[in-house]
Amino acid sequence: MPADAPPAEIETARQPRAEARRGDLLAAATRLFAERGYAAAGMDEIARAAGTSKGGLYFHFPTKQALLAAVIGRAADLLRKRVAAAMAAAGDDPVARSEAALAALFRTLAKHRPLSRVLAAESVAAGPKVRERVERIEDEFVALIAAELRRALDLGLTAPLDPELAARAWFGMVRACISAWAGGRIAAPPGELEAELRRLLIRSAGAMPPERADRGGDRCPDRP
Amino acid sequence: MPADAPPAEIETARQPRAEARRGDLLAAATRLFAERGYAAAGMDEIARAAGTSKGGLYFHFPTKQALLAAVIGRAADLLRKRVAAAMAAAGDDPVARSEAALAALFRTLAKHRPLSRVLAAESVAAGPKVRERVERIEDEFVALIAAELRRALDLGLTAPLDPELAARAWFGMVRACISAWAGGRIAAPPGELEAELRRLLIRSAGAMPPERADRGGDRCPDRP
DNA sequence: AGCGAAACCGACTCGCCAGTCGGTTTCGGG
DNA sequence: CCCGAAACCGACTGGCGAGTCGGTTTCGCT
Repeated sequence: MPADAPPAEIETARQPRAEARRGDLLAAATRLFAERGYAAAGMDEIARAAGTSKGGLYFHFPTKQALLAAVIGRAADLLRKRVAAAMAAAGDDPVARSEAALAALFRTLAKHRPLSRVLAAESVAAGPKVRERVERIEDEFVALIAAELRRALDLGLTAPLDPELAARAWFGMVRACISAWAGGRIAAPPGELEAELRRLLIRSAGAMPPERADRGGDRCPDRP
Repeated sequence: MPADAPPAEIETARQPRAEARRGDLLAAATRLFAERGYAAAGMDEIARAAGTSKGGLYFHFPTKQALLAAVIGRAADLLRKRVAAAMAAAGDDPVARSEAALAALFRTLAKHRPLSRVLAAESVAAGPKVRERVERIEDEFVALIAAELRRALDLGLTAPLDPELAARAWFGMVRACISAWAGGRIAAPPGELEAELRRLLIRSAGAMPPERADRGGDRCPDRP
């Protein structure tokens, strides 16, 4: 599914210091967009926070939207990488792969609160162009999971369900919990949160984690 | 839980025409905030869309934020009403009540796409004040559901779970599906969507819908 | 060394839009 | 019918912040 996704990031040849600045700028932008919101964060402020000036900022990014787009693109790359790795490490079982993908998503977002805030919310404030881009990214991951769910369904590992919808719903669960947690509205430590969330996900699919597939006792076979 | 919520809306005595205008303004604002985004929608534009003028608009709402706050407040009132009615109609069973609450949420949001867009996204663009307000509203509904889930848990009607977290996750599922649907990214008609979502919700709690509690066949008892 | 390009600086411009204000219309009550 | 307040109008302003631009510094290369 991430086949037609843009080739990560077009990295033109740049001097190393420029590359570093670019990174600082992206980091500062991420933080400030998350803290103040897209509209309220000024270009001057961002430049200052990155230890440079407005001119320097505009050397790297032609417009404010482009800056946000770059922030988002970078985030997407990070998520893609982590999720792909987690899925690869999870082996062949589609349920395990879905679980791993969601867990990777969860962990990555949890480790980068500001980033998840930008993805979840600020992206919308920057006009339809950026919103669509974020939606595309979300769709990409949903499709990734939906594919695994479909396989699981065909193998009879889950209750009958609509893979697309279930994937979307799962994504929504993760997102909601992350953002509530990032906003300090959930007390539990991320570890417990993840475990509990995992249980909810698995149960909602009517599947059981493959590691315990042989154990009786909390079986939940909707299909024989 | 909605005990300490502000008394719905302070309705000062107003002439009827003014009341109507106010309604038109809120409707126009809701639509434009949803279409263009909070930042991009101009006060002049909103006034025009409501068939009045900037001055007229400012007679009713002192600032742009206040306008958005009113939109949100109205939405919250609507949701509260619908959810309360649905829960009351669902009887005593806590699982049925949770289900009903979520379904009412779903249906109400589905019937008012622009509104759900404003709640989901635009609210963040208007500064921390409004964001917190929306978070409060969300928390209110989450708490409502969490309370039912807790009762259900105590009655042994669900698998062991953290009611707070599960309620939050459920809310996230509904929200994600609604917004994907509102954005045209899910094809299924709302009816099917709702039914499928309902199955996911119920299964995730390890409960079964009370109506079918006696039927075998799609049993999913995580507890004996 | 020294040249040219990449990287960076920050004062300035300029359009936009929330909010203001003096004036006008509408309407209920006397 | 008349008065006063509520409701409404729309030209104007004030500030803010994205984007520009002429100039300066840094650095790779020969």
